[in-house]
Amino acid sequence: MSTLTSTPDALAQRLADSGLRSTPQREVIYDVLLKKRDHPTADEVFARVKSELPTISLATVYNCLETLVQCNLVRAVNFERGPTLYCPNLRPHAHFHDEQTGATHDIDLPEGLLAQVTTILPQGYDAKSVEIIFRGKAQSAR
Amino acid sequence: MSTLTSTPDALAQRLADSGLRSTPQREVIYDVLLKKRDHPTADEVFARVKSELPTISLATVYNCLETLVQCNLVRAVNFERGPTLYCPNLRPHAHFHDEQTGATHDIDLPEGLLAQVTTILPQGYDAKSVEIIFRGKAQSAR
DNA sequence: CAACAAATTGGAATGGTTCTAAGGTGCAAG
DNA sequence: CTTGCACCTTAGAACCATTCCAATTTGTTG
Ligand SMILES: [Mn+2]
Ligand SMILES: [Mn+2]
Ligand SMILES: [Zn+2]
Ligand SMILES: [Zn+2]
Repeated sequence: MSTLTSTPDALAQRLADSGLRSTPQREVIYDVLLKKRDHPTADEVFARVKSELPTISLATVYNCLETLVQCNLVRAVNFERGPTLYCPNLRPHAHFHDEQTGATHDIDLPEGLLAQVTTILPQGYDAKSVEIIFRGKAQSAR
Repeated sequence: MSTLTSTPDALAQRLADSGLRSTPQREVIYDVLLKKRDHPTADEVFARVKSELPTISLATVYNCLETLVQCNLVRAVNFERGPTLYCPNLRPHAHFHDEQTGATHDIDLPEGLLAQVTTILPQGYDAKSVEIIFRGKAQSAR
């Protein structure tokens, strides 16, 4: 099982690996992210999760999302100072931020691109991660 | 005079071009950014500017920085949800965020790299800007 | 100078996120 | 079992960078 697969079942495993418990809140939040693979804010996740867990609190949504990020099941994405977006796509990808619609699109990276981009770093720079963000206009699907 | 040069004198010109006034606040703030070419926050700029303009307000610092960004004399840079950083380097460059020290380093881009990265976009995506962010550890200058 | 627009100012408001303190939950040792 | 204890969730307060607002100041134009 590679680190790139995302299934609801992967969750219990990853949590256990980190010595954390599987809870209804964590499961439902992860399910919600996998079901509609867009880039919701914590508030948006809160709204979607409420139908399943009507008494969940916003603090718990933040806590669980943070846990999922720590377990490497979800990526946190930021544009300028906007609210953090949560992305369950674990493949190496860039983000395209559509300035008209506010939508965020995943752009898969060709094999080797990150390695190549990293070669621009002068000696002495040791990058643990590289992030690529595009901003512009995306053609709407017709 | 290319768009890549940064001189105090360029400011009056750019402001005029946009129908804006040259003010002491705007001049001193721009000078402060050019003098120490790091990536200060608005608060940091506020602190540096106060010695020259003791009565300046933080709101004005925000207003002026925003004006400089609109005039393309300064770039605003964000890491996660941290305070916005202001960068007077107008050459195409990436940012390296040193996670140990919190320092931000400019990484000049080789000719053609942005064009090449942009080729990963599928048809229908029209990027107006590309941003590259590295995170990791940078060797301290010894 | 008068009129008006542009810019600055201090302080209040905003909004996403984090913190805090109080309960709840569930495995584990006895 | 059942008690202990760590983990987790919860509501609401606090935080803090930034924006907004209304009042004043500054500068330009007629
Ligand atoms: Mn947007
Ligand atoms: Mn940092
Ligand atoms: Zn994504
Ligand atoms: Zn820079």
